[in-house]
Amino acid sequence: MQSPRTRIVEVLQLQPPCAEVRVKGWLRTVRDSKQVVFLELNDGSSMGILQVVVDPSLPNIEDVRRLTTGSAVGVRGELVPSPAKGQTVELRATEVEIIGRAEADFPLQKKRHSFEFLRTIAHLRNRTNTYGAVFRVRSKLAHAIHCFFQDRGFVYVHTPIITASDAEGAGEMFRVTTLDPAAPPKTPEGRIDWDADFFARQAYLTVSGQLNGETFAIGMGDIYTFGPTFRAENSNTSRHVAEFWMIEPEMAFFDLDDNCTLAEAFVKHLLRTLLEDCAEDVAFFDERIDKGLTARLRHVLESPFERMPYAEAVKRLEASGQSFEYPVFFGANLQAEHERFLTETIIGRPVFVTDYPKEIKAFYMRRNDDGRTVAAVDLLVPQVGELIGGSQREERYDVLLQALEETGLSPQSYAWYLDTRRYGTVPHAGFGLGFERLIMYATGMQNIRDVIPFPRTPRHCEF
RNA sequence: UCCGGAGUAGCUCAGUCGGUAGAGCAGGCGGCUGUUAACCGCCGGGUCAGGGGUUCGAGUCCCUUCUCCGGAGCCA
Repeated sequence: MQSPRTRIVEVLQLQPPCAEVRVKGWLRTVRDSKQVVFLELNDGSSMGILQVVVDPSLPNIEDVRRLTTGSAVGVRGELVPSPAKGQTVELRATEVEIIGRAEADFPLQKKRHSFEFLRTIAHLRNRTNTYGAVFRVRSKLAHAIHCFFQDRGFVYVHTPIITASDAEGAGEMFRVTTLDPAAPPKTPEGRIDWDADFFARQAYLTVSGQLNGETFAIGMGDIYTFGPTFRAENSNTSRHVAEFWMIEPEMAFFDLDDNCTLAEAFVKHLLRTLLEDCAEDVAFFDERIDKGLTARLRHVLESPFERMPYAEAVKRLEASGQSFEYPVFFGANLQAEHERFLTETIIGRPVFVTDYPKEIKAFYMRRNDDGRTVAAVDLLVPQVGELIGGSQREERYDVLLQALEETGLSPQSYAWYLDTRRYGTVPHAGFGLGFERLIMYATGMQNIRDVIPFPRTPRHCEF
């Protein structure tokens, strides 16, 4: 059994003096002189660094002197008030155990590295202040998401990662197969014989758990999914990865209005948790990554979210006199520049844009009585643009079937989905939130590759 | 995928007019100091992204390939 340790985040809360404190962690730096050696220790439990003071009388002092940045050590000693500036307490070591020395070519230095470089050492970058903070925030927010839904009686549904549905137009899919790519079995006509594949049909990684989620909402009431999602798009941007996490709640007996109300409460719950439980990390982001972050998050937390139909949003954008790279008109997809101008300049706070033209939205969204729009909603927030996309779902069998056919999808493939509209269909609605986009918003980090531990992007699947 | 920018030591970068490859940090050795991005001295460290071309001579100019970054599209 290993000797016990106290996490540094807790040690820094203690009132010195405290005898027999034991910590373990990794060295950020070593400063040595004849009379005394200083170690700075971090263990990932917080941003905090514990200064360890080592007296030359320790038996292994020569080895301690030669410790390198990145080395793992355990220290036993007395926590005392620090006589010098820079820290309030320090650990006077009575024993320093060298657990794992970092070799001389340890790539992290006591200076600023580019995020670009740190991405190439994703297995080590969690030892830096920024990434440590990012992944602590990520963990807290994941927990907060579960708390929000569980507290409201939602059921957490594990929707499948492997799927046979040919998407809903949500992008390119990764194929899942056990066939030998060099010599796949062929049909008499010379095509690949998918009947011989593992699932006896073509299979893919999921692009969304929504359709499966809907079937559970129609039966279990309020549900949510929270899991990985895959897109094989050749997207090379700071906002796209091939593997990411999504949260998709789905609520029975809900309309678009109810959907917005829940989404607003959801976002505010997450921001409140962030500001309360990750105060130190948020302060770091505010100071080092994105000045004004805290104020922006507080502003959103305290503002009632606006609700506005797409038609009105288009009118307001047209009337603004602002010139855009892409023109605004009814029927056009709102571009990122439009979304941001709307929420930042015209409204000045988050806004739900609702009721989009049916041509630019997915087949499962509920047709409005006007015949030309669907009950869709996007939540736009300052600085980021779209954070949430959702809709009231089409619960009428005939209308859904027609929408499916108009989209060119085969009703046979969606027979199970259509069934829910034949057996006790109900009005229902839901939305999707990209977890990494949320973390970017919460931390001010500009690149999605820096908020997921091991990002998968085109040509990148290391680690 | 399209447009733009970039690629020089382990990292961050400089490199003039085309003329023997540089600094800081990191590493090793030594010194010094209750230090704190510690400091001082010495030392090791390079396929200048790859290939081709122009030239007496290319990190530098030209062509090309690759990679990365940013923006766009797609979207979350």
